[in-house]
Amino acid sequence: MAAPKLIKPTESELEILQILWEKGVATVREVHERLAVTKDVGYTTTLKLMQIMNEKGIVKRDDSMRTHIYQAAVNKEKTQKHLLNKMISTLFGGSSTQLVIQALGDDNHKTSQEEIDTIQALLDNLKKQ
Amino acid sequence: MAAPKLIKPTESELEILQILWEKGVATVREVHERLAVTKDVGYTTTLKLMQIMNEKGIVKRDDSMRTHIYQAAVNKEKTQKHLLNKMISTLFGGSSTQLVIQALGDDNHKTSQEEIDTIQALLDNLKKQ
DNA sequence: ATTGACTTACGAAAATAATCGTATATTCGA
DNA sequence: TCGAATATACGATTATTTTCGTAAGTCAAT
Repeated sequence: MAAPKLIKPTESELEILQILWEKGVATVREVHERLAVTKDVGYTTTLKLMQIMNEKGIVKRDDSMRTHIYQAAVNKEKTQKHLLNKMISTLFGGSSTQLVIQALGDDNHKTSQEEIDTIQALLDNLKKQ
Repeated sequence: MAAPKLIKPTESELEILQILWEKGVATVREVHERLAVTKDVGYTTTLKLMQIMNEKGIVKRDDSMRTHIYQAAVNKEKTQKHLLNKMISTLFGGSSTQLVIQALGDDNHKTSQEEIDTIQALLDNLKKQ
């Protein structure tokens, strides 16, 4: 089979990917304005990052117009799963349960009633199999 | 209250931390030989990394003897939690539930009955609060 | 005492990531 | 038409991380 493409976005690239995943498509300015809410960074920095991501194949762009339109070129769930599995094996001794316990048992983070229900439903489903 | 210490080990530092967490204490050579199993890296590289980690306060060492003895200076669970939270925010839009769903709903990984029970008990506990 | 195997210290190169300034082109109102 | 606003391209700098060569000290066996 073909070699699976290595997905290893940097921290900054992940921030951009998140925005693209949510918006579907976006211009550099749109991405940048979103980033600027929580981060103090120049416009050309965002531009450059997205250009690099394009070269790497992490994003695609339509440059048929003056203002380019970007979209993610890597699948969100695949990328999440890939990085999650890496973390599970390198930080949690391969036990996803340990990771889940850490994620849910976080004192700082309040897991809402609704979220708990969602997860319980998921677990019930797993049990039935 | 005092500012909480920022724990941000690099990728290489994490590899070393894992070994120290598991072994409790270790010499540079012991850590290096473990790393060398999966990684092609020079001895002085490992040494330097551990020296830097010592400067950063990530590890402690007993240098009263010629061969220094190292141990982790950061708590394993705290570090896991910290990195997990980072991942939740940069990869799962801040939703730990999404992360849990990905972790549990992994086709490749079989979550055992026992693990499911463990998590359900945890959720029940959360509900009661 | 000499040698060889180990050890740490340390500087600095190499690799990677992030940042931004400047140039240049395009668009759109006034 | 002119100029301000806005766009991309791209080189270059800065910061961070990883890597390793070399020096110098220690130790043990001969």
